[in-house]
Amino acid sequence: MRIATWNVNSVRQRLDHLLTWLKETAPDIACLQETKCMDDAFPREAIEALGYNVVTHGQKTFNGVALLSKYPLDEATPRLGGDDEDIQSRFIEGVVSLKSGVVRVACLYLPNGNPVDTEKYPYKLRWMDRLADYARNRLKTEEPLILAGDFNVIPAARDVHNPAAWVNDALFRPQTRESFQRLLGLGLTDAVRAVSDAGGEYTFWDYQAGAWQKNHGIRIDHMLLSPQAADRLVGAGIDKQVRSWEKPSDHVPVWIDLDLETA
DNA sequence: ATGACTACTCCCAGTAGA
Repeated sequence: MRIATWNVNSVRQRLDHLLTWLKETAPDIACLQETKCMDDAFPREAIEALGYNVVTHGQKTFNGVALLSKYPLDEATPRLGGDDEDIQSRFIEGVVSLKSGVVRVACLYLPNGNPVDTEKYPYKLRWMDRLADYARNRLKTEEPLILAGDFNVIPAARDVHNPAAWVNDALFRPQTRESFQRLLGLGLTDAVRAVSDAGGEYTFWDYQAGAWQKNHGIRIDHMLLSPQAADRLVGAGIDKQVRSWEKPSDHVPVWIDLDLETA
């Protein structure tokens, strides 16, 4: 089965691209971020018409996440635990049942954290700690678990074209990378890194200054797998071509193929 | 280069993204 993640940068602005991509690549489960609309404004009918169940956790103007699944969702739970005061729509978890057992998918939009001298950076670090708490608890179940989304973390120097220019940025500063490594240290596998050691495997190119044309990208969209999911990993990739479409999102989809019995 | 784009919003100049 194929599971994918994509920060669409407005689902309504990107609906044509989303439908084209769903038809071309046919993911069984897709995680979307930055949908940027309330739940009742989400274009669910057009997506349901392609055979998907749709659950959303939206917000006006900013953030917003959604899960699309060809299989019924046994559970669909919005919000990351650990802070009842946090009202930003950045997380939704879904569970599907297959012949081989359950698969749990967490769709997340981790805070950007810039500028780092404002409250935004500590909020990002706290959010990462909450995500680690979530992962630690879920890993105890020893089930296939996938954390998929826009992590707003550049894991290593090979994941950015000019690392020196990013060292003080919230996406790449040492504290951010260390927190991401602690997440991996819980026993999660970075799917793209499990299939390739190559540098330049980018998932985001800024709209400005010809970043796409110059290939000045960064790798910040990730799929992290529990051991039970990693054992079934047969492929992973980045749908880079989507960035060359007309009026694209600044992010492109990332996907994995898992060898799981579905029927 | 206090830039550059894109999308959003009590509709249009300010905010946010990364």
